[in-house]
Amino acid sequence: MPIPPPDLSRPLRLVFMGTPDFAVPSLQALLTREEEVVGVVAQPDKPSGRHMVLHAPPVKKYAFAHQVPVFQPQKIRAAETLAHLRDWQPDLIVVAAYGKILPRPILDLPPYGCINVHASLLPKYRGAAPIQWAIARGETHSGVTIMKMSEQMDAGDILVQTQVELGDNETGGSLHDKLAILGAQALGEALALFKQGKLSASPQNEAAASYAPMLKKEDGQINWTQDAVSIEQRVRAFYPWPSAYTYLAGRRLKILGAGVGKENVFAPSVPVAPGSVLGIEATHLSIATGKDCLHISTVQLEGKKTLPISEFLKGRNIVLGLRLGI
RNA sequence: CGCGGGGUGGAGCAGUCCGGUAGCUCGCGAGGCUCAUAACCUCGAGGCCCUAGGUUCAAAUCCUAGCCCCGCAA
Repeated sequence: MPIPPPDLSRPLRLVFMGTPDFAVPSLQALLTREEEVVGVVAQPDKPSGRHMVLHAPPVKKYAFAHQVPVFQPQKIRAAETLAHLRDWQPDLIVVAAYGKILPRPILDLPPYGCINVHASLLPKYRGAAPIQWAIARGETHSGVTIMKMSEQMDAGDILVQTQVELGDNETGGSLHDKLAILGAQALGEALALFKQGKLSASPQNEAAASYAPMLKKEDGQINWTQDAVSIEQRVRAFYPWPSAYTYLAGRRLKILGAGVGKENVFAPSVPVAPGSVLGIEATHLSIATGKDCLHISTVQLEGKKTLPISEFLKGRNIVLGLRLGI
């Protein structure tokens, strides 16, 4: 259904809520428009990095650099948080990867509600890690959706949606960067349409909804009984974080680059345990899986640097038949 | 002081516990073999063993301090 345009006699008062890198281009897009960004909400600084030093989230840094007031509530549901937002008197709140579920009072606060930038083609891949799961599950397309926020996670009416084709070498990192930009563009488009009175909202098809749960590090552990195609998809999806990994003699080995080998290098009559080294080549290590084999091309052993397999093999005694994953 | 691994010719590693001529797999150079080769053989060059102190007749190795790289965790 069409959404009536706002009062055009003044710029919109906007509050932006976001935390990580993904949200930065969207904030940037808002700042380059004529609207007035009266405040930015980001998650609190957290200890991170190798020495657990307190670090500001990227959105906070960006907002600081552009002289926009930043608010970092400890509790999104606290009364003071709502009061603070109310003081800013936003016409509309724009959310991009903020990282917390917004409670009803906040959703109802701005006259025009809250809109969200989501990195999937909703209703598919609702949830925290839509970018990575789209690749891990072998989708041919992904995209971004600008939606009106509702209490149910990522279930609000769709305002603008942009699709993108996934490349054969698409990784979680590359798609993240693309969709961050695309999301910012779609956001700008949505705002422009809104001001022209041409924005319309269409409900999501609940029957087609699917979910992309938050990534856990264990999601990266390779199950060698899976088929090589699926494993390769995970290698790409989880690059650069949390990375697909296996074990080499008890030490964690990240698989950062791989391909699928269709060759049948062993006799079908001789069963080879998934995870076994089937071939040692100049450009890759061929590993048995549930179906076909995985050609590992780039690895990183825990504590060591990322290396192409050719370099990795020079200092190590990798033999045919060696089992990975144990 | 969050936990842990590491810095050794151009690359990747061993040697460090138990001080005593610095080694392996490659790469590089020259030559040979071959119809041919990212194949094979021979020879060769290339190292302030991260830095600064200390211990010792003697330190890559032991002690102290520092710098840098990386994994976990977040």
